[in-house]
Amino acid sequence: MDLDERKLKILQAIIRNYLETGEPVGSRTISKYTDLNLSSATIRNEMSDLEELGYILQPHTSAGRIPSDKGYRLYVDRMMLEKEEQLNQATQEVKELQRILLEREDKMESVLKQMAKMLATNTNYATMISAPQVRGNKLKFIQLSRVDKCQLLTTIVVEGNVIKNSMITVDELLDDETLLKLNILLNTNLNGLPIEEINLAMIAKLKQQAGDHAGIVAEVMDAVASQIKNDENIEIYTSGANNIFKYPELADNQRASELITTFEEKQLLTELVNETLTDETGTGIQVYIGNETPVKTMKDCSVVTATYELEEGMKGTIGIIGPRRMDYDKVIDTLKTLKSQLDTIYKKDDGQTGTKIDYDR
Amino acid sequence: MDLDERKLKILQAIIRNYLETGEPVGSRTISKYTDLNLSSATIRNEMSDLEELGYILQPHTSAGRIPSDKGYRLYVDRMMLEKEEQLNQATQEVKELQRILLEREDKMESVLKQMAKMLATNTNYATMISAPQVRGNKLKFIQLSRVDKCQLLTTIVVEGNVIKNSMITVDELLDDETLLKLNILLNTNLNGLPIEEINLAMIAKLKQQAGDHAGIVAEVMDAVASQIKNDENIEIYTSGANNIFKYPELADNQRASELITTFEEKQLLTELVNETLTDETGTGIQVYIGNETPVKTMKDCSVVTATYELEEGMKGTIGIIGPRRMDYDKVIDTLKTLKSQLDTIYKKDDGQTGTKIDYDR
DNA sequence: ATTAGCACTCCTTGCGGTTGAGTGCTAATA
DNA sequence: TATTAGCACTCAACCGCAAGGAGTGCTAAT
Repeated sequence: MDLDERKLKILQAIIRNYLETGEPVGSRTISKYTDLNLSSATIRNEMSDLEELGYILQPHTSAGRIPSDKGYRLYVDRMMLEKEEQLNQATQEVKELQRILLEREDKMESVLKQMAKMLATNTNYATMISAPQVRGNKLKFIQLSRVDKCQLLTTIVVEGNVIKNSMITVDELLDDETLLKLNILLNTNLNGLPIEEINLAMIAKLKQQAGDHAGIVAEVMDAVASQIKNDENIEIYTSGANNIFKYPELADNQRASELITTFEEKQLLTELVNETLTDETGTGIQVYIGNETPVKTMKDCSVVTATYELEEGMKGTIGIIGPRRMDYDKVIDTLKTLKSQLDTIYKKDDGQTGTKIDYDR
Repeated sequence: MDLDERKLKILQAIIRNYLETGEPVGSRTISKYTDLNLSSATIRNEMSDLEELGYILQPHTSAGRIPSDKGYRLYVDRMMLEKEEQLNQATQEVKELQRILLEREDKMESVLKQMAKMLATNTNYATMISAPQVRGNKLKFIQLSRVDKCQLLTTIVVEGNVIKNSMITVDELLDDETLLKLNILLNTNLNGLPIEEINLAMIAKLKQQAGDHAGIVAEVMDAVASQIKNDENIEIYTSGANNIFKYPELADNQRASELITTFEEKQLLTELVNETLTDETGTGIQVYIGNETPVKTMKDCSVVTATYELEEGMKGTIGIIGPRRMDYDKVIDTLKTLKSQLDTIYKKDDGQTGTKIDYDR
C-alpha cells in the first residue's frame, strides 16, 4: 500500500488538528476540516490504512487517532522541504534578538541568557543555549601581575579570547624585576602553544628555569590546567522550564520531575549538544521526535535544535524542547531565522569594528 | 485560656506526626502516640481548645487536625531554644562539606554549586545559595595589557578580589611606551578609590590627560561601570528544585509551575537574600513559615535560611525551601553546623595560607 | 469508489450507596 | 472537677452502575 496524495492530506489534517487540540481526532472532524469533500466513512477507511502503515495510532478502540512518531517524522520532513523556498520574514523574534544584540551587552553569558529567555517566552516551550565551544586551544597570553604585597594575579587568555583569572598568594616577597623575569619566562615558552602540548617535561623545564620560584610556576600551571578541565563541561543556559506545565501530557509529576531535573543539572544536556554538533545535516536544524532524542528523560518530548557558528570553529547549539505535538512549523521557522541572523551578524563584520562580545568567564 | 504543659505536648505530637505523614492527625492517634495516657476523648477536648487558640486547624469537619502557621511558629521557636544547648555533632553533611572544600576547587562558583547540590540531596528539599556580596567596592588594581596587535585586555580587581576582564579592540596602534603611560595614569588616579567616587568630572580629567587615547580610557571606564552594574544582581545558585515533587501539597501544576519559575529566574530570590541579610537575629538562622516568606510564590512553603560570612562584610545566604511540614529540626541543625563550619573555616586562617578560593567571575 | 446506516466499543460523567476515620456532645465515672 | 465511654453525626473517599457520547468497523446501497 502506498501513500497517495489524499492520504497525505488526511494525515496532515490529523496532525494539524492534533497539534492544536492535543485530543485524538476523529473522522468526522477531518471530513469537515479538509476541503476534500469526503464523508467521514471514507476518511475512516483511509485512517484505517494510515494506522496499518504506522503513521497514526489509536489510544484505545473507539477513540480518535493521534500521530505516531513515524507520522510526525513524515510531517516534519515534508514541511521542512516545503519551507525551504519560503523567505524568512522579519519576525517578532528577530526584532527582539536585534534589540538584545544592540544593547552592547559585553558579556556572552548575559546575551545567551537573554536569548534563551526571549525564545522561551515567544514559543511557550523550554529552551536551552550552549555557549560556543572553542576548538583550538592555543595559549595566547599569560601574565602575572602584583595586586597586593603578597598576592599575584594570573591572567590567561586562550585563542577565542576566553579569559581566565586566578589569585595566587605568595610567601616570598617578589621584587618587580623577578616578576618581569617570570613573565618573560612564561610568555616565551608558552605563547602560541596548544594546551595539549604542555606536558610534564615542559613543566619540569619551566620550573627548573624559574629556580627559587618554581612554586609560582606550579600554581600558574594549575590555573592553566583548570582552564582545560573547565572547558570540558560546556556552559549551558536554559529558560522556560515552567512551560512544560502548559502541556498536560508532560505535566504529570513523574515526567515533570525528570524534566526539571534535566534542566537543572545542565550536564545532562551536554549529550544533546554533542549530538547536534557532530551530526551535520546541512541545514543545521535538527528535529528529534519522541524516542529519537539523545536524552532519555525527553522521550515524551520533541526537540528542535539549531547549531550556530560565531567564528570559525566556535559552535553552539540552541534547542527548543516541547511536547511531541510541538508547533514544528513555527519553531523551525524561528530557529532558522535566528540561526541565520546569528551566523550573518557575526560573520559579516570580522574586521576592526568587530562585535562587542567577549567571552569572559 | 492558656497553653499549659499538656497542650504543648499534644500540639507537639500533632506536629511531629503531621510532619511525617502529611495527613491530618486524629485524636486517637495522639492518644496512642504520646506517653500522656489520655483517652482520645480528652485529646479531643484539648484539640478543640488548641483550634480555638489558632494553633491547629481542620481541613473539614470530621477530618483530623493539621498545624496552622501559628502552630508551626510556636513549635519552631520552642524547638530552636531547646536545641541551643545541644552540641553540634559531626553530621554527614559536614563531612561532605569538608570534602568539597578540601578539593581545592579554585572557583567560588563551583564550590557553591556543589554545596547547594549536596544540601539538596541530603535534605530532600530545594536549596539556594547566594554568592558572598562584597560591600566595600574599592578599586584595587587596573591593568591594560596587549594581547594582540589591536586587542587590549582590561583587568580590573576590586576589593574582595573580585576580578573582571574585558577585551578592547583599538584602531590606533599603541606602542609599549604609551601603554605603560596609560597604565600609570589609570593606576595612580584610580587605585584605592571607591567606585562610587568615580564621577563624570573624574572621567573627564582622565580623558584629558590621556590625550589622543581618550577613547581607550572611556572603554576602561565602561568596563568599571559594568562591574558595578553586575554587582547589583546577586549571583544565586539553586539545586534540587525537582524535590518539590516529593511533596503532594506542592506538586500540583499551578504551584509547581510558579515555584519552578522562581528557581529558574533567580532574580526573584534576591528579595529573600536581601531580607535575610538585613534582618539579623543573632543566631543567623531564620525560619519563614508559609505566608511569612518574602517571596510570594512561596506562600505554601517554609523557608529556612542561614547567613554566613567569609571575610568581614562578605556575606551570603543559604536557603532551604520545602513544604510547610518541613523537618525543621533536621534542617535547622544542618544549616547551623554548615554555617558554623563556614564561619570558622574561613575566619581562623586569615593570614598567609589563606583560603584557596578566589572570587573570579 | 463512495456513502449512509447501524451496531458496537469504551471513555467520561454523574449519581447513589457504603465505608471509615474523625468529631462533638452527653452522661457516667473516679 | 477532670476524665472517659458511648453514641450520633459529618464528610471525604471509594465503589459500582447506568447514561451519554464520541468514535469506530462493517455492510449494504448508491
